[in-house]
Amino acid sequence: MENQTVPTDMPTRDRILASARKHFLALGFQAASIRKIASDAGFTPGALYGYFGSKEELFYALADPPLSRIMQKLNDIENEMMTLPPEKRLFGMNAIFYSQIPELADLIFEDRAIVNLVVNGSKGTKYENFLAELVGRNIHVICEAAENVEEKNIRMVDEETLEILMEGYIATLFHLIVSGRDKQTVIRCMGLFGKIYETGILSLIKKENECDL
Amino acid sequence: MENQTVPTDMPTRDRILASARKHFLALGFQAASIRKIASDAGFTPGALYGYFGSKEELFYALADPPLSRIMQKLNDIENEMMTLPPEKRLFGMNAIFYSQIPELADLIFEDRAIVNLVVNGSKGTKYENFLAELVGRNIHVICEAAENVEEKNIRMVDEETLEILMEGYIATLFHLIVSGRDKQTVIRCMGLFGKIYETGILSLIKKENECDL
Amino acid sequence: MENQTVPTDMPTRDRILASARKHFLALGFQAASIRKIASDAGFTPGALYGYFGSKEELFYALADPPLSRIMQKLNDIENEMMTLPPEKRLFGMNAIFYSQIPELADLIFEDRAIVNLVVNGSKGTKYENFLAELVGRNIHVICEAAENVEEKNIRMVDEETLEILMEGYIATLFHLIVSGRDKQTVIRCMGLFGKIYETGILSLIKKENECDL
Amino acid sequence: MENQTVPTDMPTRDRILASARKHFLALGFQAASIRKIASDAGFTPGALYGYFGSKEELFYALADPPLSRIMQKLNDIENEMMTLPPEKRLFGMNAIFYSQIPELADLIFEDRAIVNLVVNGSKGTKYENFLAELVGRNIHVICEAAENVEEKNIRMVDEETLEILMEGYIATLFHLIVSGRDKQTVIRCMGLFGKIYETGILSLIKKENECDL
DNA sequence: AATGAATGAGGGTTCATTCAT
DNA sequence: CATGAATGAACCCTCATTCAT
Repeated sequence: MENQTVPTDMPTRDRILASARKHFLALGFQAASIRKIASDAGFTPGALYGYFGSKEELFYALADPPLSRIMQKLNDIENEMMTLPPEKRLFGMNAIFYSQIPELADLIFEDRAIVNLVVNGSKGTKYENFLAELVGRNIHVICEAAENVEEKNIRMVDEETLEILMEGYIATLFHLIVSGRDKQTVIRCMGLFGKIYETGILSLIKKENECDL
Repeated sequence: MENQTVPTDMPTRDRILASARKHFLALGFQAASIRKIASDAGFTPGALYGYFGSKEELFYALADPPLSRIMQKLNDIENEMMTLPPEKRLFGMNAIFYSQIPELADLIFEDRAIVNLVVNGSKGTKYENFLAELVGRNIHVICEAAENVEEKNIRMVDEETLEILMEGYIATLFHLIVSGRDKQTVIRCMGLFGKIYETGILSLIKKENECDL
Repeated sequence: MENQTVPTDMPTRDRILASARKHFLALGFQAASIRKIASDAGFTPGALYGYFGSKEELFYALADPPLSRIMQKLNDIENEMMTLPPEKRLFGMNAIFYSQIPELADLIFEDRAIVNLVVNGSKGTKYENFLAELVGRNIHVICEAAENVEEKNIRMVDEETLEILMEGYIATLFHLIVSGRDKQTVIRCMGLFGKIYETGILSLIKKENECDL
Repeated sequence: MENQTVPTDMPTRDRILASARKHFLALGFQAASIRKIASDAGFTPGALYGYFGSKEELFYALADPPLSRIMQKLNDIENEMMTLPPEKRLFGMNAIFYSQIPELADLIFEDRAIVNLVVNGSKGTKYENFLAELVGRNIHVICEAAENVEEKNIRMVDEETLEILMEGYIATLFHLIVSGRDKQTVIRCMGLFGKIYETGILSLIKKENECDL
């Protein structure tokens, strides 16, 4: 991590952010050094505190904007799901999600590296449990939907299993997103994983009705 | 992390290990402090170096034994797969893996927390790419098997997709293992994920034969 | 070595250097303590690293300037010797060296203590073999000159003896320089030792021609 | 410096000494580590303190015996010089010294490495000024002899110059002794240096009488 | 006679942060 | 706005030494 590799034809704040980005991505929040971030930006550490109150605030200045855009999109998707009548919601959610994958991917790919950072290098910040919280949110939505499903004759997989599947799905999606593959591949595979989990789950449900798993 | 919370009715080495375990699990390798590990065990930092040559050695004293047992088991499983005739290997591998899940789970559950530590908090140690290396290994085995599959009329999914699926599967398994659920649930869900991925992949193959995905 | 004995009416860098000088001179490189150097200068250890990257760098900040001036002078002297025709070089070298002794002494006396430090307390630094390297350099020059000497009828002392004499001469010179005597005395005695060795060697050569030593 | 390289078929004390010797020679007094000395001898550090009260005592257990034998020999030589009538002493001393060189060399070569250690690696011990003290002693003897010299018509070089010459001579001798050359070479060169200094000094005196230096 | 355990002090170094200028 | 100086705490680690056993 050499000195002064960040372009100098930018406002100070942006130079600091560019340098911080580089260091946080390479080392994670904890291992990155304010001193090196500053010197790499061409400033002294003190300068940094004119713009950001602390190392953590600096991190959030990088992570918050893309993260909140993504969270907003997820909220939108969730809200759209909520417009479905409750008894059709569980099986309609997927279609809505699939249809939004390209837009969601666009959003994520606007700054995929930051998503990676939040997922893998945010220990010590408010995002350190980001993935777990995301899973929690989705579980909540799905479970509500599952309670209102109309076909009472098919018994759903139990809630814990659902949670685990959801965790697996989300972990897998983020693993994929963060893996460095190109956007088209990621979009394709997000759909792929969706179908795999869907098909798998449906086969589970059928089997549950026929016999015991 | 207060001082002196580790029981004093144990040999020193064990007290240090217990304390180190606590701190490493809570903070990861890098963020944990030798000073605090020592003082929490009721000793001065110097005492620790009578038993372990370095912070890293201390980490390995915790991580190596369970990890090497697990790696040994994975080797055994792989070797058993290799006893299958090459042209039947791809579709026979799963059965072998399923049959070994309980034993593998037993092994993992002997010290699941350490597996978690290795997966999530081992930056700075030789294990920092553990998961990626595990995925790499498995990809290798599977791809070899895929090349020798006999049914030439069904076109396999392409290698990149296979890799992504494998990554997703393994990431999911470890996510599950590390999630804190009880052993029976984990064993059940390891099978579940296996079936989901298997079913999903088969449905993929069928679709590929019918039309284009 | 008490705290805070270095004058406070100097820039920080100079205070650190003054303190470091004191400690290095008194204890040598290895035994001197960064903590004590800093506190003696009236600072915390961290302050020191704002000016010098490491203990070694701090040492070099003291040792390099005088040392490189001296080495430069020695290079100049050597170059001047090289302007002599090869066959006259061996016996002409001395005169050149004598003529340069005052300037060389001036240079050395600009910071004789540092020369002492380098000669006696530089273990662990790049200067730890300074004297030996200096001897090696001179041996090289002299041996070359000896090969081209014109008077083939006088047999030179063998190379090993020459090396030993050279070592003795240089060791003696530095011993003298470092001994704390005033400049005039040192200059006088540098000449004196030169003549002693010269006379001694000449008498040797003569004896060698007359009979065996 | 590996563990346990010292032969085990010796009494403990000797094994410790052998190991200490190795470490002190390689690193000097200060940089050598009791812990490593002990472990290299096949013991724990504590064991060492059953035989030697401190690191320094251990050093002396190695250094004192050869050193005191050498000092004894030097005393003997000095005493023999004292048997000369005072007015003949100055010019008779050399002959006595030359005649004793072989025995002195034998003594030194019994443990030349220790002499090297004392000269070059004894900082922090009572021997750290060994050479300077030796010089001081000899100066004393010579100066006394110089005061009683009978030929009042030849003015000796002044006392300071004498001291410096003596220092140079002794420093040179020890430099030679410690340089690692074989005993025959050392003995030959000890004589050589003696003659060089003698011849040189005589020529000085003559010149002083003829004209000014 | 030797160990094993442990200490307390200290080693060089890096850190995020503060603040007067 | 940015610096430069400095801090105090913390980092991992090594040391010579002690002492009960």
